[in-house]
Amino acid sequence: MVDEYVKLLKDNAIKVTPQRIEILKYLAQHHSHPTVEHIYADLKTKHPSLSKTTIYNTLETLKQHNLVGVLSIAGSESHYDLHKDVHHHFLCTHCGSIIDIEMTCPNMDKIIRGGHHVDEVHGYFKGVCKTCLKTGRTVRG
Amino acid sequence: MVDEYVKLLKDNAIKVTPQRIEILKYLAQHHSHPTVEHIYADLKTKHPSLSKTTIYNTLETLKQHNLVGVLSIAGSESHYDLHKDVHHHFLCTHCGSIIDIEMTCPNMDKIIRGGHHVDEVHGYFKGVCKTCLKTGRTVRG
DNA sequence: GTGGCTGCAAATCATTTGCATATAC
DNA sequence: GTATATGCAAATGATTTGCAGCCAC
Repeated sequence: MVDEYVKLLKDNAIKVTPQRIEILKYLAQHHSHPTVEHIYADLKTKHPSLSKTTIYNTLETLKQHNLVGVLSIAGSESHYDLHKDVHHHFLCTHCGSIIDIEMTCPNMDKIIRGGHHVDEVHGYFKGVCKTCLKTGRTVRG
Repeated sequence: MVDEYVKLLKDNAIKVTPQRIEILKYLAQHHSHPTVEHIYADLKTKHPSLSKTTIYNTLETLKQHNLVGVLSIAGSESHYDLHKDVHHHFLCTHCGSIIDIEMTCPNMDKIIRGGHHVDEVHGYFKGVCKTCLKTGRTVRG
């Protein structure tokens, strides 16, 4: 199972280290769009020597290889997710969860027609999610 | 000309102060999506006693009354603009300018159909703007 | 008059940087 | 063996907070 991450790193000419494997595995198993703090808190127990600096470094490296995406949708912290396909995000201002939104926008090419070269597209939506509307829960789930 | 801003503040039951008028006027005259730093630097010369705290407070107040929009598109600083109509933004990673994008997305209601309640929509696009593509300029304009 | 506003200084918090040690290849 | 990664501590930079004096109403 670790082989998968080793391969991903090698394919991208990124040196394989235990820390990078752990972080990659964490991202693959948690689709909650974690922050550095989340990753650190969760991995710290099993890997006490892991530092936040390494998490920052690793995420930056993965980002540059287009393996992870960075979200600036909530507050002052960056959220991360494994880059599979392009998708957008909904932030519930009630429970704080970030939900993936699969959506394409056919008008997008207007921008390209406007003459700009587009590298990244981020669709951020904010409101109250379906679950909160129904249950009125206030704790992140 | 100041009357316009006084009216806007009064209409929203916001106390009228010289600082608020100045900041509002600044936003009306500068569509460059300024940061707090930009506003501070530009207004400081004419109004030396103005503090960043007041700019933060004022922008927060205006935001709560839906008079300004906040952008988290570039780096670690927030950018602000007067809230006229809903529009999106393009960040040129070459010259750093933020360009308004007028665009509607007909698929948007998919999210609402998904059951979420949407309050805010932010479309962030990043790439190289038309001008930079043509001239290869590197300085913000 | 009084509650809200201003502005200074200090605090906070995410992120970055410098650097000595450790490790992948 | 060497270039790169790790991790600690200190630095940075945007934003927030505490608070005393001031001003709009």
